[in-house]
Amino acid sequence: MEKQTVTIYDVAREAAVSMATVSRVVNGNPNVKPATRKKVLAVIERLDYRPNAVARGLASKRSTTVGVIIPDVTNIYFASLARGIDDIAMMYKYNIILTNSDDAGEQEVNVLNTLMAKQVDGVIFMGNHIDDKLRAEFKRAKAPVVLAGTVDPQGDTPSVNIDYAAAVEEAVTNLINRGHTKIALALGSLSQSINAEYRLTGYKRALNKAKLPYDDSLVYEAGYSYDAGTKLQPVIADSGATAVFVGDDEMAAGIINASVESGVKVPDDLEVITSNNTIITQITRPAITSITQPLYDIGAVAMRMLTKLMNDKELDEKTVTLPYGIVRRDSTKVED
Amino acid sequence: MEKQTVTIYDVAREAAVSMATVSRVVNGNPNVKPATRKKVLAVIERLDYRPNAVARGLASKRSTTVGVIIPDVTNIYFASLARGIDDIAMMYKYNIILTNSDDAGEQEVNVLNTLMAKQVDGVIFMGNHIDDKLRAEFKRAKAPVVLAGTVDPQGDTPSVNIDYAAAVEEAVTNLINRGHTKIALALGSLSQSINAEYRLTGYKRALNKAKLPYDDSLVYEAGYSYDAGTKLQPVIADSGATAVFVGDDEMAAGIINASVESGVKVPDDLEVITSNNTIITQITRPAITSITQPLYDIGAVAMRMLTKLMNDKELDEKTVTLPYGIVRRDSTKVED
DNA sequence: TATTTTCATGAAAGCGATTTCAAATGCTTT
DNA sequence: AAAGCATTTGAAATCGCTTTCATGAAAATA
Repeated sequence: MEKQTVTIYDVAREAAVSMATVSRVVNGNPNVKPATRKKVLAVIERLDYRPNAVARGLASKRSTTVGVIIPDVTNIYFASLARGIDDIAMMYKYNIILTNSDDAGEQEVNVLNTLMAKQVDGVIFMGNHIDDKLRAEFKRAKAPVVLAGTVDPQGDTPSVNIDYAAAVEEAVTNLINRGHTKIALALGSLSQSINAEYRLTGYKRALNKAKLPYDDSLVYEAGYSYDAGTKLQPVIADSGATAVFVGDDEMAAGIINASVESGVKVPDDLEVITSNNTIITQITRPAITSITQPLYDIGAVAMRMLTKLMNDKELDEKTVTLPYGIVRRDSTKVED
Repeated sequence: MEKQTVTIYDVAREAAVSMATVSRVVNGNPNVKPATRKKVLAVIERLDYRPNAVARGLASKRSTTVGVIIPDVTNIYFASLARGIDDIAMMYKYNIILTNSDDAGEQEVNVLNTLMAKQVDGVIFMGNHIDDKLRAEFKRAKAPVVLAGTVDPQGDTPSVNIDYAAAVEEAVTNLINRGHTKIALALGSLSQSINAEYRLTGYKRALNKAKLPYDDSLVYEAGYSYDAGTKLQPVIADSGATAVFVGDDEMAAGIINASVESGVKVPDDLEVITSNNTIITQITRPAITSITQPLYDIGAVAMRMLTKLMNDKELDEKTVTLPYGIVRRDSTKVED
């Protein structure tokens, strides 16, 4: 019971024109006499003809499809970027092939290769770390790649981000200005350059500016999860830190809840600032002060850049840095 | 600077065999002499040949791509399903074209059509409501469609779900057993059949069984958001309800926080049960008792069904119902 | 009216694979 | 050594569209 499929040839025959002409009307080519166009359109309507995008892709060498590599769709941070990407892609008539990489290097390379095999016109890559292997693949790929919410310190790959270092620096400086001298930094893996080379840098810069000593033992490398947060909290409490900057909202929620439950008052005994301003920051009590990032826009801008590259246009700037903000909630004291 | 692309023809020439033979080794066809295979493989390696999936798709009429229609990737509920879908898809060597529909009927139809144009081998549909228009499109599509976490009361479309009605019935019955007689029901739009035809039904069944009267004014149709929850809370408080079943976790969080802040004690003055067991249910204080659903599995099973359909196999059952559970947290009192 | 230009159209050559069918090769078996 | 069978291979058609190039028709210019 294979469903009959109508091809451009059928339309051409019924409309008594050539396939070329049908192709022209389908693609909005202006070199078609209005009367002819109308006739063809009528046949298309009548036969319910839908162009086969695969055949078109083969013939034109453009698939109007872009690959999106994401660590994990269930991660709200990356999902938000993905939403921005998809909206803009749709606006430009591109479709998205979405694949989860779990942040695993090997998987990222595999996925990139299957995407290239599918002849995607471009790729948006999101991930926490970019190594040489990956860079080499990007270079080898015959479609442009743009990084979204993903830093590559060594980057010649176009990318869209906020200035993570500056954001952390500002947040930590705020803390310092309120008199804190022992400020903890709770991150995910330091093997990820966003942590090792940006957040940590911002943290150090803030300390430096204030002439505060950098203390290694106040930097925690835990997982990014609620449970990691609850487990880390007593450690932070023991360290004598009176404030903490956290790299992930769920983790921050874990720290907050564990603090409250163990009698550590937030923000009186411990001020907390987190990074991603997800809904979680509004739900905890106290609600969490956070860096704000234009997540949707990061994705959207990345996709816009990619469309330019896919059309062989020049990029105004290879690395775009979007503005961040800091929204004060109840996990920090009021500024003097 | 178009990058050179090596085709099956190049490989054939270099290996001094025909394209057919190369095709055979690439596709693991056993009818190739080991020596030949080895020779071809060597050339493939040397030239770094990657088969063009688009050409293959055209010739074989299978794209090894499936379309996934999702209301919104940033919705953790659907994103979880999507993760299950993608993992299984990858296992079976399929790729996912992911598109957001915003639950808008028109957009859903559009998206389905572009997916069909891209010659996807199958489609997984997630959404909150299925109308006749959509059903007609499903029928018209020449690729199989499976619903994931999406009910169609009128369904001849294969689907994977939990028994929403039974879950709500059980949750509400628990509440009733603890002596509540005025139980509110906070849902999203009643135009969505999951609410109107399943959750509401379960709610009524529970009341019925307990010979409690059904009171229209205890059923609230609000949006599914944190803010909707905070706004709804005073209304619920005024109604005199002593317990509430909520259709969405963020909304439940809003109700909980607003209650606590207005002096309504949870669970003493108001017991709350929610639906999706997302991380949010662990983060609020009190944490929220919830129905648990195997979200990942719903997606995974749906994708498994789809692979069967795409290979013209029979389905054991057209409608699969996965088990749900209820996890007690602190927003409900302890069972006697 | 004759000559250019411009416009509209069609023929046919790809795009890079799969797949069918027939031919060639290699082994067994008499 | 001949016949028969199974195994390997290749030639060529095909998938459904885009795109180039040539051509005829129509419009503009001289």
